[in-house]
Parts: sequence; structure tokens; C-alpha cells
Amino acid sequence: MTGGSNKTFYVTTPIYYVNDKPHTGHAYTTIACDVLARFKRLDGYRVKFLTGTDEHGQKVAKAAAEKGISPQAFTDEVSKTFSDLTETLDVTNDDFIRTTEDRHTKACQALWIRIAEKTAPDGKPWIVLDKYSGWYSVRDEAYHTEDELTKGPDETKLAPNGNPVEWVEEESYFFRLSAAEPLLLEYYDAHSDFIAPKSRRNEVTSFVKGGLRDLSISRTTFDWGVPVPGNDKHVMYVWIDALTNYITAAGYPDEKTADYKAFWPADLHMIGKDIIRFHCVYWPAFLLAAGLPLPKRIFAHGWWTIEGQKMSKSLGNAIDPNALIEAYGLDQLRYFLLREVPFGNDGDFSKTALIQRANGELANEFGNLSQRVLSMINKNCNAKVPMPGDFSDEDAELLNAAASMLEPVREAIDRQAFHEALEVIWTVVRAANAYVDKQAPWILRKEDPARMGTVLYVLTDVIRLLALVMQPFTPHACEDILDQLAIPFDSRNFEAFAPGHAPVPGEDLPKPEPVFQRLEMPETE
RNA sequence: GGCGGAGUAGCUCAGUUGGUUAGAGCAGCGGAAUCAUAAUCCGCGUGUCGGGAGUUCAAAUCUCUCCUCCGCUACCA
Repeated sequence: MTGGSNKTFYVTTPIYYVNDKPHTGHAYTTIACDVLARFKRLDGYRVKFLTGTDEHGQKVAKAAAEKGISPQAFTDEVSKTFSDLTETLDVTNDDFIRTTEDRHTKACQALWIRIAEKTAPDGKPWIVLDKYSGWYSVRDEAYHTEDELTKGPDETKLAPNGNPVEWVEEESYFFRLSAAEPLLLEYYDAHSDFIAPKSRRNEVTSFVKGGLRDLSISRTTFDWGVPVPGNDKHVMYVWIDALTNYITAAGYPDEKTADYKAFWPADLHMIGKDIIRFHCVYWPAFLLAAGLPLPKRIFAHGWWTIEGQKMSKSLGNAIDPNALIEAYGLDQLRYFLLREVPFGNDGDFSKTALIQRANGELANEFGNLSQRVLSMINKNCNAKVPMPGDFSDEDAELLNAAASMLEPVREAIDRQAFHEALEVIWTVVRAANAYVDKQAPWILRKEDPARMGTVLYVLTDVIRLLALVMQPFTPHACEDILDQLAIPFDSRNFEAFAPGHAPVPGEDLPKPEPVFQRLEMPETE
């Protein structure tokens, strides 16, 4: 391998809020990050891939109370369903953080103190103690602004949904987000790749340009959270708590460790488009205030509809990823999620679309390419890597296409353009199948066995390169293919794209087996 | 309302420093092949490039205008 590589890559999923059960949306984010993490490892990077659970806040406290158990017991239970998901998705996260861990409490409090000690460009402190007041609906657990309110029959004020509201005042610490406005705009301007896709970047900048209000960052009405240092009547607002996880896991507040130096700032925060503001405005503002480096990039992906319908709790159509893996296979699910839709766009998840992709592209084009070639070798070359003769122009052309796909794939991956990466790979898959038909090794078998050996040799090398580069997407099938090609484990990273790693003629090959099962299309629909 | 994005073949989309007959995949139709998971390969598109107007020798690509759809427009997370 690349021992001692100084290239590092730190990628994070959001920490998932334990008020929800894991569904396909969570699986999507996590799988996307896993593909990146696997890709970067194969490409010689030292990778840190973080996921975890967000466990504080009023909703959690309330949900626990309703179940009659402690918040900690409740979060232990739900957090486990998320850590279990990393197992069933066979995701290669290096850490799983829980916001109820001690390391995290320490990091949050250290960050709070650090911000509180600093002053904004206007010379005033970033954090001030004041009062939060407004029209509060107990039923909605939400504040409403004056202009949102409607009047009831007897002139009482009502929330937009008709629930009663009352005027409340609550002591609260405020983060002076307004003072961060010019700093943020300057930062966005200087770092054009900070927020992706571009349309999200536009949204964020226009939001910030519209003026920022100071942010209430502590609560006194419940206690399930990280205590504010020096005033434990207050717990931190869940978002300041949650966002901090990204530096907790890097070792903060100990900034001296090798890990912290290697991994912070993170290379990428992957998020869903629902939490853009928290990641693209609040989090950078907190870090700017603290004088800490900002993450290099934040990518907001889209949503899946399910068979054309919005995924929602009320429709009850959220899909348990475990059921999908059971029904279609993990590699197939991973591939579908990243191939079907340009990453960043919304997409529709349908069973027939998944089956068509899995059958047409994985089983037929890619899997069968491997199977048809290895099967011929098994039957006609004594089950050994054949001895190649001189390469024809067509041989060289195909080999070159395969060897040179890594660069554009890498470039697409660096933009999180998974679908583009897969399209690049598929041009080689298709070229390889066309090559098989054109060369017709089954005819060469009788007419020119030596040439058949060359053709099959070229194909084993092309299949090897395809399996190598597809490992991040469909790791299990690729492992099987590489096993069938008798590729040593230390030649399964991207260094093996360089000359000198091709299959060794004469090497014994095992009997090939299909690596992607064909899926049954449902009778109706 | 304001800001932003989008409207290209049946479907999903690519294509904008303006320039040969506007592309890909899928689906469909026809053919070939039979090594392989009945898996593959080859061929086939008269599309108002949302409508209209304008600039230009030349516009999907620039300008104006209209229509439609989507996102954002803050403190549940």
C-alpha cells in the first residue's frame, strides 16, 4: 500500500436525530459518504469517516418521558438502531459519535467558552445573555412572529394553525450571528466550492445577504442537553451541540493531537438539503467566532420520493433499508442510489427502476461481462490466466480506455458527481462487451487459439480494472470478481492502475460464479 | 411579493467563450451472434431545444417579454 501517506480525507454524515427511525434517506447519505471514504482509501488517502447520532433536545426528552424511560435509556435504544444500520449497510465508518458521550460534552463546553471569550469585529462579545421573548404555542412547541398570528373569534391571538399562543419571556444566551454576516459573505465569496451544488450556494448567500438575526443558543425550559459552562440553569441549543460533533470526533479541544491536525478542517460535510442553514451559516459562524478553520466543503444532496410520492411519516411510506437489502441486495441498492439520479438532485425511488438498473447494468452488462470471459477461460485455457501474444490496435485501445478511466472518475468523485463517475466507468463496460463480440473468442478457439488467449487476457485485465474502480460502489461483487481473477489483496487499490499489476499469465483461476443475481420483476406495476 | 433554479426525443438527462445534418442511456422497432446470469452486439429518432420578439452572416446557447414548475424567504430538529 502507500504506507505513510500524508494525504488525508475527513468526511462526515450528519449525526442523525434519534427522534426518527432509520430510513432510506439516512441510508442514502451514509452510503454516499461510504463510497467517498472507500474511494479515497483506495486512492491512498488516510481517511476518517464519521457518522453518529444527535441525542439531545426537548423532543428527545419528551419522547423518553412518554415511554416512561430516562432520556439516556431512550437514546441508547434509538442510537443503536443507527449504529446497527452502519453494520447492515456494511459501511466503513471509522467512528460513531453520540452527542451524549463525555468527549462531546467536553468539546461543546470548550467551544462555547472559546467563543464566549472572543469578541466580534464590532468589539462586542460574540455571546451575550439576554431575554428571548415572543408568542409561544405550547402545543406546537414553537414561537411565532407577530405577523404570523391570526385572530380568534374573541380577539385572542392564535398560531397560524389555530393553536393558542401566549407571550413568554425566557432568559437566553444569544450568539450574535448578525455580527458574522460580513465575515460569512466574505468567506463564501473567497471559497466558491464551499457550498455545493451551486444552487444551494446561491440560496445561502441570498439568505445571509437578507440580514441575519441573532441566535438564541441556550434553553432553560428543559435540561436534556449540554450544560452551559458557568450557568447550568441553561443547556445549549441542540444545534450548537450537534454541529460540534464534527470537531469532537477529530479530538477537539485537544488541538495538539496528530489526528486533529491531520483531519480538521474536514474535507466534506455531507448533508441533506433540510439542514443547509445550520451547516452553511450557523456552523461556519461559530467556527469563525472561535477562530477555528472551517470545513472545506459542504454538499447538500436531494430527496427521494417513493414510487412518485413524498416520503413522509404520515404516509408511512418510509422504507426500511434493511428490507431493501433483503429484497435486492446491498450492492444493488448502493449502485441504484448513486446511479439513478445526478447527485444533488431529487429522485424517485421505484422498485422497477432499481430492478432495471440492477439487472440491465450490474447483472447483464458488468457481471455477465466478467462471467462470459472467465467462463471461457475456465473451459478453454485450463482455468489459468492465458498467455497473451502481441496486442493489436484494438487490444491496446481497450486496455488504454480502461487504464485511463481512473482520472476522470477521480475528478467526478471529487465533485461528488457519482453518476458521472459511473457513466465514465460504463463507457468501458460497454466497450468491453462490444470488444468481446467483435473479437469473437469462441471462433478464435477453433481458428486461432493463441489469438484467443490474447483476447481473453486483455479482457481479464480490463475486468480487473473495472472491478478495482467499482469497489467503492459495489464492494462485495467486486471482491468476488477480484477473487475470481486471483488478484492479491495488496494489488486491489488504485496504485494497481499503474503498469506492472496486470494478471500473471499461468496463474490458476477458480471456477467463476455470477456475482450479481438477476432480480425478478414484479408481475404487475 | 423578493431572490434563485429549471423547462431539450415516450422516460431520465447531457449539451451555453453562439457556428458543420442537436446528443447519450433507457424504452420501442429491425437484424446479428450464441462465449455468457436468454446475459451480448449492430442498425433505426421529420424532437416547434416552454411561447413570442430581438441582436447576429449564424442562437438550444446572448437580450427582452410572457407562461409553467421547483427551491429559499430563520430559531422543532
